[in-house]
Amino acid sequence: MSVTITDVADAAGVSKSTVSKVLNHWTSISPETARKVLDAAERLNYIPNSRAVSFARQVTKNIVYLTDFGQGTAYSNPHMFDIMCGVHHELTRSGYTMTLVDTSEETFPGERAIQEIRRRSADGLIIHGSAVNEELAAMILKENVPHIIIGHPSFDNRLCWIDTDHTLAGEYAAVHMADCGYLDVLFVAGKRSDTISNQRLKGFRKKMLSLKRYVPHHRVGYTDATRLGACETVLTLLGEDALPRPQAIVCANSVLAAGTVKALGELGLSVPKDIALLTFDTYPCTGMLDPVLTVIDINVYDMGAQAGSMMIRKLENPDLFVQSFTTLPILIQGESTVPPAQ
Amino acid sequence: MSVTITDVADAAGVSKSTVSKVLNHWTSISPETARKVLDAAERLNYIPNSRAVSFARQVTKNIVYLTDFGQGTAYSNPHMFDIMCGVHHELTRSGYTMTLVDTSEETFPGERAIQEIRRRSADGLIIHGSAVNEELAAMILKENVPHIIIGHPSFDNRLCWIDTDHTLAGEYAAVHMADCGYLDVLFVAGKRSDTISNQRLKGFRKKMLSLKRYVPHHRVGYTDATRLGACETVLTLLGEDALPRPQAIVCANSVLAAGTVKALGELGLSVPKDIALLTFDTYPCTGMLDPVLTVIDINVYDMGAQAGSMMIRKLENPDLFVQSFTTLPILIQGESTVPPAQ
DNA sequence: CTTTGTTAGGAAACCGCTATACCATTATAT
DNA sequence: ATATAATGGTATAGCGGTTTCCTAACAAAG
Repeated sequence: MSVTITDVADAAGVSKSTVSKVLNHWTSISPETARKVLDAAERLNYIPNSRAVSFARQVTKNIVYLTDFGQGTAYSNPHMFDIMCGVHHELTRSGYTMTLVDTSEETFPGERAIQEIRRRSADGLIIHGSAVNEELAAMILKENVPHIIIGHPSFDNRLCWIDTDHTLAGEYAAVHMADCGYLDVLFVAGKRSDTISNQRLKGFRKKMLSLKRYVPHHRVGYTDATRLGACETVLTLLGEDALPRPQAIVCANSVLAAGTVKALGELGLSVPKDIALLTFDTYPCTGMLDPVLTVIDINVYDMGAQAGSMMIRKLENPDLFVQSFTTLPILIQGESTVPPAQ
Repeated sequence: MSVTITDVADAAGVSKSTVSKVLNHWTSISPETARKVLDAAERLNYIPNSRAVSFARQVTKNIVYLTDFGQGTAYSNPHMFDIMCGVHHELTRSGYTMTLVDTSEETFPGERAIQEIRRRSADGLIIHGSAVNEELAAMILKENVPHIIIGHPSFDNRLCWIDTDHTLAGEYAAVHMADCGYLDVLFVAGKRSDTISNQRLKGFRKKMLSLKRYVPHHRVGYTDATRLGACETVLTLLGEDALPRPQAIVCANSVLAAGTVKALGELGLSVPKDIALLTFDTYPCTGMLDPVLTVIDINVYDMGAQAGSMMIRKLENPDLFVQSFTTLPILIQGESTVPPAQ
């Protein structure tokens, strides 16, 4: 059996209360008694039972992290893990505990979430990814649970969230292109208009415009959001005929970039000599392709960490309402664009 | 405040004990009383406080998962997340809870692990990755903690572990090559001999031999375990001169494969027409390269799940001693080798 | 020398739930 | 009819801590 506070008390020849006081508040304790208790605790290798503590104190310092693991989703979304690590690190640092709840097999993640919160008397809820839907939102708001959602939920503006600003990332792309002296740029984006990919396009367009580089209609390639879709689109747009070849391509995400690389290979175009290439998000692949791709990335670990510390601030100050694009994009220079001459 | 068992008891007009019985054992309870209790519980939306329950029952059903997150390591090791998901899923399925402990900032992970186990009165310990070292091993054995290590620890054979058999994966590679009719194969491996990479080489060699395809010394390229190292090695080995070009290359891991792809590109060799390529582990990149690489992979999610269920079996049967290569390699056919004609 | 204040430490209630012991009933066996 | 057993339910003692309240003991003040 493990050693309890009573064992320590007996060993030190004092009462439980005294041990507890020494180990916590230090109110009205003589140095000698403290010594005795500390010695006994040390000797017995006493570790307080955290369940008993949180039970007695009626606080849990526990946060439920709700996400949709899928079945081994790192391949499809390597960000999930990094974000989770960031959250976990920050929570742990402040003495909180994190309980993972996977919603991938839940029909009603909201119900499940509330249930977990209540069951564990958790202090709050951090949600990431596809776990968030209308049902969940309704539950959260109804039960008034302190929460932070990682990723901007579009369907309810009473929710608290943080996210990265994909539009801003798009602007960064425009700036980098302009800096590098690429005036005529093709943007490859997915067809659906409600995607991250298109927020990037929006930002790119806006910034290009303000830089007096209007992006004409024929310099945006809308494609199936697959590698082969992008490949085909690029082959068509840069094929034999018509338009002069752009100086550079911006791909709205890594998958499209992979397809674009394939297409450029087939066209016999060398990157960045014949044509430059910029994309978003560091996937393991972007550093392993030849050439290594230049990307506009975000520090997702940091985003998770921010969500964690935001949660803690919210618990200290329940009225705190958070909706912000906290995480800034960063440029990671690779070999696929020529960096601007200093 | 949240609703307690006393509230339910009051509402149903019975004692706490009765409520507890109805909600758990159902021993000696009349149908009418059960109804009353169930109704009250339903009406009040009662959810038992899990901390109180596990405290009273003196069981935790909690497993500590010890790993080294690093700072956002999915990029360097996308397997970590999948393994963790597998473990989590399996534990959750059996009503266990998983507590994440990150050792990346610990000097003595062993001490930390034991502390966490004791603090949370956890039932067992699952360890993955670089978190495991001699100090940790010593602690585990000393304290006799039920444990499963994911990954074969070489320094102590009293530990319980499961792993995938990299040697076997190497054999699979040999078989696939032989099946495809590639007789003359170059193996690109890292220089250090104690690595996974070299277990794969070992298995490859052994199987090739048994297939009567001796791998001569000059058909193994030992390289720096980096992309550029592999690139250089391959350039040298396939460069202008001397030896006839092999029909195929096996790379001991994805990083080496990326370097090899780069080298082949520079040499103007087309894959798989001029030369075939096979590697290990599905990284996001292997599917995004051109051509999509054929790989020998393992289902790491499944490996995690096995670790989880093994843990549970161990708790039911403390004498269970586990050391086994549970997870089988699988071939994922890509475009970089020509599949064997049926 | 009493009164008051301060300090060190202990007794006991409590957190929410489980589980055992126990007490009425009522049914069954002798 | 009495002994015995089963049934349905309650009272209560923990689980391992924290915390409030209380009591000595001693010091300072009047």
